[in-house]
Amino acid sequence: MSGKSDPGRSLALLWGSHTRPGRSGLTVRAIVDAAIELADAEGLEAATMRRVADKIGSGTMSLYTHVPGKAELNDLMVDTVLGELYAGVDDPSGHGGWREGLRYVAERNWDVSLRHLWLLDATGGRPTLGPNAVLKYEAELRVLDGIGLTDLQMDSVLTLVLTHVEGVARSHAGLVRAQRESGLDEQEWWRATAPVLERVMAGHDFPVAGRVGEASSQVYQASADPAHAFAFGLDVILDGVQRLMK
Amino acid sequence: MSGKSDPGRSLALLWGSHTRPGRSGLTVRAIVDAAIELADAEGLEAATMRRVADKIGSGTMSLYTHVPGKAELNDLMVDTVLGELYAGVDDPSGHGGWREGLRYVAERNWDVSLRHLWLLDATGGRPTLGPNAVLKYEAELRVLDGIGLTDLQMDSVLTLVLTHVEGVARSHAGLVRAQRESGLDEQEWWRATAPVLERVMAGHDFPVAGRVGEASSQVYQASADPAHAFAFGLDVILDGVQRLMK
DNA sequence: AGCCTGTACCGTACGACGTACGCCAACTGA
DNA sequence: TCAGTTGGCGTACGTCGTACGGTACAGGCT
Repeated sequence: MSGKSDPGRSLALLWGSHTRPGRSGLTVRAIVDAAIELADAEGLEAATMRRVADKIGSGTMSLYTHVPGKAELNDLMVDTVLGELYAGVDDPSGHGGWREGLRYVAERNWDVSLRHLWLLDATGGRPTLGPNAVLKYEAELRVLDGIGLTDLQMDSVLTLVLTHVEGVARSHAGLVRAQRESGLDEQEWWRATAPVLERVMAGHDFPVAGRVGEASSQVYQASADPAHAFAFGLDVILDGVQRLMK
Repeated sequence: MSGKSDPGRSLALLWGSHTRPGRSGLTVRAIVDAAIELADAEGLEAATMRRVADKIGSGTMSLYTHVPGKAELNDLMVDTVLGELYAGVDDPSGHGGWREGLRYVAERNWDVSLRHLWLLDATGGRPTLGPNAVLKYEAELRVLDGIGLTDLQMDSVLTLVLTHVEGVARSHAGLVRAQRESGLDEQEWWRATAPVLERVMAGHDFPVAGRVGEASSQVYQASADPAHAFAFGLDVILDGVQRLMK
């Protein structure tokens, strides 16, 4: 979701000062903060140019004086929120060995994704490469530096862990959104769905799916449990990474 | 992205006949196929109600006779495309042991995601539970049945593998979309970005990120290589799963 | 002090989107 | 034959991002 066509323009905005006010006191920082607040409260689709402008008391089109367009505003929102991740560039690598470090990285990314459910909707496409994104990359790589992996392996392992976290976090965000939009929580939805599904599946035979689905939905009380998937997958992945090491 | 509020209605549509024509020959099947063609060619956002209707030569609002709304059309598109995955319910489990079977499952899911880059944009939220989705679940679980895992572990392992594939496929789809929208391919984009990034990062010091990023982008000729991430991650995950088995 | 020019601000308008509503015409059953 | 039902669809509403052009303020010049 990087800027539509001018990487230079986007990068300059990302790395520039966001606090220099215009005639009416309007700053990039204020615009981005307002957009983040809206997205936190009502989802990314609530952070429209009109609503952001209303929130800070300016005309809609005034935003375009400070930000080239919606795509660049999204990039700014993302980079801003990535700043919440770590206390410093040595934060993750100061938590023990690579295993504890990777776990810490995964948990911090998971936390931020839960706090800002819109985050993963705003990424995808080319990476954002703002200051906080670059710092994140450096901080996370330091966990894997000097433990006997090649540079390529370091990048691959980190990507694997982050991909896992992103996947389960997206799944979690999807369920929360579905609940908000339908007004039905997970249990209510399943109670409404299960009997219809049973009726419609009559005649077909899905023995393993029936048994396993039953067991899972009994335990999770839901159609899926992202928190469990996060923990289970992370353990398996860390075990697999161990084998690369020796 | 399940139907907005009536699970029963959505399920009935998903499992019903899609070939019963109305007065003008319009069928659900034709609507869904047209939408899929548009999304394949130009992305999910091109599959609007107006354009789908134009494509099949009907009025826009006629679609609503056969489909309750956009969300349900998306569900139908997803379930239809999931039908491409396997030749039959015993296809994946007929490919050797659990390891080969899981690999086959991952590769088929990866293939379908590449063929329909919009697929992952159309999922998320509660699962779709159409006939092909249920058949997929059964077929994939059979790979893991009877090898000493609990029902919960079977579900967790499958979810882990599918989450990984989904993550890397989404990353790939994002890059393709970015290329289409910006008109710049990966190399051109990096050539335009790198010097600006270097200038803007002057003064900061990111030694590990610099070294690893350099190495990776040299090898991949891009900011990321989803195909490599797919293969690398799958190997690590399968190794990790092995340890559950012992 | 007066003016000039660049630019911050923003009102209006355009072409997209999903879809509610209501009309018409073609079928169906009596 | 006629009434009732239902498929098809034209129009219109409220949303979106943003192009365009006008207004008015700030800072640098004489």
